[in-house]
Amino acid sequence: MSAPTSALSAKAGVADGSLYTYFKTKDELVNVLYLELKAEMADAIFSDFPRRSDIRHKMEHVWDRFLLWGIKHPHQHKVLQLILPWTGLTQESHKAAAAPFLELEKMVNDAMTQSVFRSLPPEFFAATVVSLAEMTMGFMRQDAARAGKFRALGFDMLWSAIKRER
Amino acid sequence: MSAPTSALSAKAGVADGSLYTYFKTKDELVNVLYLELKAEMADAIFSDFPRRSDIRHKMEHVWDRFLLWGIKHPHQHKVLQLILPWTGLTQESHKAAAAPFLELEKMVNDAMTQSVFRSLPPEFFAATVVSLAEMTMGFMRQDAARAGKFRALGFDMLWSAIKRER
Amino acid sequence: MSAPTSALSAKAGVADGSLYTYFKTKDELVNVLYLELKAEMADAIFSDFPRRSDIRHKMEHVWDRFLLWGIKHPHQHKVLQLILPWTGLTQESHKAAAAPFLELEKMVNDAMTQSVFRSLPPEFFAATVVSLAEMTMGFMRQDAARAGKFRALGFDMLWSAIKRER
Amino acid sequence: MSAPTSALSAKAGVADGSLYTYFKTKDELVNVLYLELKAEMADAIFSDFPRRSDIRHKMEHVWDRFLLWGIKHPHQHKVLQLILPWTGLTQESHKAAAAPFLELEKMVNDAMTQSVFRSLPPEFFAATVVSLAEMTMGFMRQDAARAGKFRALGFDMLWSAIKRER
DNA sequence: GATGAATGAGAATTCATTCAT
DNA sequence: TATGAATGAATTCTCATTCAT
Repeated sequence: MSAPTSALSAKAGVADGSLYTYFKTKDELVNVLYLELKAEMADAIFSDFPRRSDIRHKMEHVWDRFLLWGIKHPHQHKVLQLILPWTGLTQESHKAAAAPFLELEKMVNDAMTQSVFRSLPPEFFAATVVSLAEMTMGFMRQDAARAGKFRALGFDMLWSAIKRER
Repeated sequence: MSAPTSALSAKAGVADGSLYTYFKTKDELVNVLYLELKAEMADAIFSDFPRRSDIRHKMEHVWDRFLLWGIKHPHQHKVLQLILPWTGLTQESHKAAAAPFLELEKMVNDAMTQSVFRSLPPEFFAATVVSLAEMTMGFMRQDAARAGKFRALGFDMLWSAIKRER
Repeated sequence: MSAPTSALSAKAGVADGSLYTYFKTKDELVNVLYLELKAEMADAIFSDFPRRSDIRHKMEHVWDRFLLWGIKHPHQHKVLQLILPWTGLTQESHKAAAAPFLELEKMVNDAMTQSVFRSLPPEFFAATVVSLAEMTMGFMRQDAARAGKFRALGFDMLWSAIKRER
Repeated sequence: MSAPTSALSAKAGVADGSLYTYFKTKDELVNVLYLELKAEMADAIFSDFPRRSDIRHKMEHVWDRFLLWGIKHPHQHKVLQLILPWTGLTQESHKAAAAPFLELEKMVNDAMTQSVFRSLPPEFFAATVVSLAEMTMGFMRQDAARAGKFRALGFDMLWSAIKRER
């Protein structure tokens, strides 16, 4: 894989063998790393969360912060992308990684109940946001000059996709 | 990587060294495989293409056929997913892989000109379709009983995302 | 080794498998090739051999022709150099390769008997000539401008080495 | 080549992968090995070097020690022979390998200036010594009973070849 | 605990040789 | 007989993991 443990220990500033003082296997290390990155991401997204604003502004906040985090931390973001298709990620990790996003899930559920959002399975909703965001990030990175434009376009599409048609 | 050449040759039913009768390196093999899979996918999508129908039906045809192909050929689809992040994919491969989709691109451009679709960079449009489709496929595979539902939901979201608001 | 059979068949203008119509193994092929090259070399050396001249001129003829052949046929010479350390060369090959040089051996023996040459085992004498010649050829090839000088210097040294001291 | 890394690691008594703890590639390993062997050889040659004796004795010392080293360390000598035609030997290695022989070069140059030796390019001189010595060693090894005789004969020829004719 | 040299099971690739045509 | 695609053992190199210090 494109991430030998020797590279990981070097980046972490510890000796090759030391990783195995903290983690039994590389898989365990990757699972933990995954959780950390998701937590960092959640922090970035939910700091200054506009709890008083309407749902559209809340969603836009989430969108903007997510993209911003990905752009400002390209390395972390790439690592996360690299980890995701990893078959060694446990079910527990996936669940634990979802925990910091519970508030978001509740907000979305409410919006569905109030018929502001289209009615969708929560995971399906989340996956939609993530996939459009990842896609948009790719374009922002490739063409920094139009980054703002892509961010806006992406959100417009997302909003149209999820909001309930009148 | 999760695809040693020994596994590839085994799956292809040939000896280890035989791959190198056909391809100079593993990278070349992967590039060729990528093109083949994309071509197969394009075939599946554009057979019976309803050229006389309106744009919505055309898009829905593309959507349905894409998802159907992914579901009917899970192995090929997974391989394609595995190949995509591969850094050894050449620029030529990417271009060649896009060729069979030119008709689609033209259709989309026309729809934008006629203000049926939101105005978007063509690649951004394409990436949106693909990312939502991949995401939807994941759910269809995980929960076959609701596959039809996910397919419909996914398309509704896509259509809302791309069509021009009145 | 730096000479895969596929390269050999390509250079010979036959198909890969055809070599094995003519030779049972690569070793056999190499042994035959060795004999051919040595024979070609002998031809080059003994054409126009000045049988009437004195021993010094005869030796000089051999020296000059050997070096000239090596310089004019760098490819053949290199192949011969490549073959020589080959462990697969049979004793028979070595003997057969020496056959065309019998006349030379006799001449040298006579010169020893007549006390023109230092008394040496014949193979030792031959090896001396060859080793000095190969060495000289290396310099001639590396510095074509001084090739003639090296050839002359080399022969002077050889002559001093082998002739009997007064 | 006749020296797979697996054989090297076996002979060194370490595991296959361990070579790559010390050397980045096989080429690097070979270059280092080359330098070591040349250094060992130089040590053998220049220990007890008779700096007070005349030039003939000095040359004879060099000759004897060189042959003796080759005979006493047939394995090292064979490896050196094997390495020499190797194309992966760097220019730096060649230069570094020549360094321990600087004293010898000076001695030879002086002898040329004082018209004791024939006037020759230094590398040509060195190559002459080496090629005659290697040749002689071959005979000594093949026929141990006459080893002393070959050694003497070889040196006589060398001396005749290099000394200036009166 | 922490280290990093050493390990050895793979991975990609080469090449002498075979065999159906 | 001649072909050349197919073979698989051998080769160089990588990397997750171990263990003596």
